Amino acid sequence: MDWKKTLNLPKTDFPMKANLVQREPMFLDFWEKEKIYEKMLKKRKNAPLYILHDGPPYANGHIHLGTALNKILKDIIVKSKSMAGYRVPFVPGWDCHGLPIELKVEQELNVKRGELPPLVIRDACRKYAEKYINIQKEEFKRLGIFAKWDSPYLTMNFEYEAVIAREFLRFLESGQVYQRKKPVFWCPNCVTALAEAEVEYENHKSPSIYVKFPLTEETQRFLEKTLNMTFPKPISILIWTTTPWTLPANLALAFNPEFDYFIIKWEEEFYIVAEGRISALCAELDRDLPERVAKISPQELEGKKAYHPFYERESLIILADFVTLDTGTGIVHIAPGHGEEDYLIGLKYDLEIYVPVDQEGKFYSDIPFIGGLNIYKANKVILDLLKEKGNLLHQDEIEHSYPHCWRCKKPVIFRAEDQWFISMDAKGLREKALESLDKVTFIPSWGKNRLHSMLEKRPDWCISRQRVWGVPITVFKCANCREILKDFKYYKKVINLFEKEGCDPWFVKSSDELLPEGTTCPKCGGSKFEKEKDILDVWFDSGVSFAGVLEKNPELNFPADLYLEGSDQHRGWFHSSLLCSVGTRDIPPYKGILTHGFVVDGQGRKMSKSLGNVIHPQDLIKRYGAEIIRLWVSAEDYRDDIKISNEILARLVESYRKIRNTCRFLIGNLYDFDPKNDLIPFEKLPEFEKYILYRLGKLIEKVKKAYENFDFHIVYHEIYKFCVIELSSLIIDINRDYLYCELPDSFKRRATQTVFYYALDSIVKLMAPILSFTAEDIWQNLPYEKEEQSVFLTEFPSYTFELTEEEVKKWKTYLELREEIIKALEIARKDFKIINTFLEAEVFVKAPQDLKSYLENSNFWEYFIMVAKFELTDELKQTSEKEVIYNSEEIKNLTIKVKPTENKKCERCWQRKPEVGSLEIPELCQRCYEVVKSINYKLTY
RNA sequence: GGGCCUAUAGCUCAGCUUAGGUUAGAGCGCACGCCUGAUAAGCGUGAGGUCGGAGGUUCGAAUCCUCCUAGGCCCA
Repeated sequence: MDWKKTLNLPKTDFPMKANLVQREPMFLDFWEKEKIYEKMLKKRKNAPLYILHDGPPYANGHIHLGTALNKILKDIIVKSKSMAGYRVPFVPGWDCHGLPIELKVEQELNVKRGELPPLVIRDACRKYAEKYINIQKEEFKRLGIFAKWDSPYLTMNFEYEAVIAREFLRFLESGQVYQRKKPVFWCPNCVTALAEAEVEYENHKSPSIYVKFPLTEETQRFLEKTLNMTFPKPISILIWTTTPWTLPANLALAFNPEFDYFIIKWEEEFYIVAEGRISALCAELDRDLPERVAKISPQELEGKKAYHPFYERESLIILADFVTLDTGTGIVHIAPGHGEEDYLIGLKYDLEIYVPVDQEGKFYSDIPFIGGLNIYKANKVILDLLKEKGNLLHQDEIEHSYPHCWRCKKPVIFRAEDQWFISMDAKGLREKALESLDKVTFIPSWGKNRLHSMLEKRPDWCISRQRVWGVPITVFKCANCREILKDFKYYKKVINLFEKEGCDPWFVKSSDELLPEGTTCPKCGGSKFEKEKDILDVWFDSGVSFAGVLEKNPELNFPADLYLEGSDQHRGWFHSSLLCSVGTRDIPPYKGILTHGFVVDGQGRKMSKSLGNVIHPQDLIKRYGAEIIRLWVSAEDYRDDIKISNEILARLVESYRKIRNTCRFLIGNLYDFDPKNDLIPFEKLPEFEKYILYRLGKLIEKVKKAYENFDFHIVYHEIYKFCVIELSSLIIDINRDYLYCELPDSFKRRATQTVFYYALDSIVKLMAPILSFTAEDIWQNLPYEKEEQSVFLTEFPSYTFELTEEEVKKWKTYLELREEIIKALEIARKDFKIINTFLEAEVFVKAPQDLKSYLENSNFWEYFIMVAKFELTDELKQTSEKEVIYNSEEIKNLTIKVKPTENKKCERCWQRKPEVGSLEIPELCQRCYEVVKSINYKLTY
């Protein structure tokens, strides 16, 4: 007789092997065709809103693991918030304007800046962005991301472009925008500003000179007084420079407040230099060590003055942290119009942003000695002047890395040009922004500190870009009196036009056409106006997304509940969005900020082509499926850097299989279970089943809380552990006998199935935000009637299965005892080889008084550890070689004896029972005999 | 060079801030064994850590303080 046929073995079509790579697209189709995300929203149309606002990725190139990670985290939030009962409309976005695309397009068209009319470039840029938006959209969808893919927001949409301009005008109107010179890379040959990306570093020969700035008489007297010394000659501050032509623009000399400075004496001349540079200077100038005449502190010199080396004016002594001891003299010549650091420190000391050099690199004609000369010719004249004045200490040449124009390959210069700024302080923007941070929840909490310190220190926001692929800075200036038109009434026409046609017209129409008819200057009455040529920084584009998306879309809401981006966005989008919102609305655009780290390799190093450690999501999808990427995202703690390696992936694949297989077992054993009829109420369940459900209740609680706190790695770990311990190793292993051998409709089997039902129902829902494909796969394979068409239309389980405190404690003890007994069994099996399976063993336990009550129920323990016989006894003696006695190490005075049973094996259930051999069917035990008879009975009638 | 962050078994994470206290936990992987009625599955046992390093505070520190090292993000 083949007793196997009489068993209730699992039945399911749910495959063990997921075949994710092939099958994932099936679920994507299902979600799309059945409009599952739309149904999710519709179903919760009266639910509270939860707004996760998408930070727009740049519409350039394919997605990488970082962007995948970001969108998957967002997706987990969209799905988990939704399943927690919120309405979560998620509108994805793309950042479309900006230099990288414009450069790429110029490259593709093989043209340089300005060679084609703006509209031609803009049109090509728009097409380029469109192309990558479509590519990225498909790549995001492939990851199983739910979003309103058919109505994303694009910063190049006409309406959005109008919003950008409108928001800029709010700043302009409220007096927070101004124009000022600021140094930018400038190519005198191409007569244009360059962005950093347009600059190439090449070796270049420059003069290397040491220049004397004699102290003013007043400063010298001051020093003599403080030092209580007199000097026979003027003392000079010594500086080093490789750009003599910037000396005419010199306005200051910067000391580092941390360094020590000395007056030194060389050949009867006195110089001030940093102590840390003295020996290096000697080597470089080929001089003997000087006499150190006196030590001076830079703080005392701050605000004092020296004479310009060849002009009749003074240069201010200031302090700056950026002065180093790497090169030079420890004192830096400052020309605020010709250097970034010079400019910033110049602002601090209120120096003029002085630029004596014109757009073609020539000194303006009114500059003494060198007017009209280009800077390189001027270099020579300046050297002569310095020599003539006796202020050139040393002259040499140096070859160093120097920025060159990518277009003409000639050296570029730093030169201040008029730029537009948003003022941090004119209307208290900085102050308001800082204060508003208190209203924002930061995850992790240090994000607040980080944003705070950035806002505190940042200079005014330079929003000008000298480019065409972007939204113009919509400003009209009176051609007569230079007055800027600030009132919005002058721009209404422009905004209306932008809404209909985008901002192309700005580049081709005249100001007459763009302004309302008959506009006159409110100051001088003039009627001619100039329009601004610069475009806006793209950070402004995305920074106003709250206005372009949250406020415009009636389905959404301002402010958002959450912005979620990488930690680099503290300086990026979090920052610009805050300024844009606080500057115009007085409140932050978000209630919460969540940041994640960066994807790094197994050793924690960043991914780079040169290290050869780059992993592409596309490859992972081909190899493992998107599901494994999703699992990876959830398993790692994103607050830190997120590591990925082959080993990590291998572990994930294994744990994926474990989760999948556990669910498969549950499905397979519920094939004849109808929750409507067969479910047994919690109170009526046997205590073990109750205990597992109690643990399930705890799991549900923990997982829901973890989702709420955005602790997704806890979700993963908890679900996984539950599958491994409570399910696979406990109830599945222990109750398998009930499932297979008892009558299909028996209480014991239904009780087990009840636990399985609750477990499966809960796990499939709890895992859905992360393992979306698999959850849907399981959902579609549920052997009983589904409550919804898709798992995503359900809510998280809210079962509570309570045990009393004593019961919980009892189960803790049971499990500890079980572990000890199993240890003894393992020794009997592995070391003494007296048994092969625990079913063959008889167990005798001697226990300390306080544990006895837990061990009295022999039937329970025979079942719970699956042995042939269990007995609690006061006397344990070894009576044969085939017995093993084990003294527990963990539990004092617990002794366990294991010996092989002499009972025969029931051929149906494989248990060793004393009655086997003595019944009507000698191969069976009592239980199986009855079951088989009962089945026969049913078969007969 | 500056700001912020991270560092616990081969891997992923607990524990650390919200009171510093017995032999630092989990799961996986690995090794060994069992099963063959979840089978390209399942079960059991075991070996793995000077808690990045060095100081300090304390009777006592993975946990508090300082410095250093490595790595990450953002600046310069």
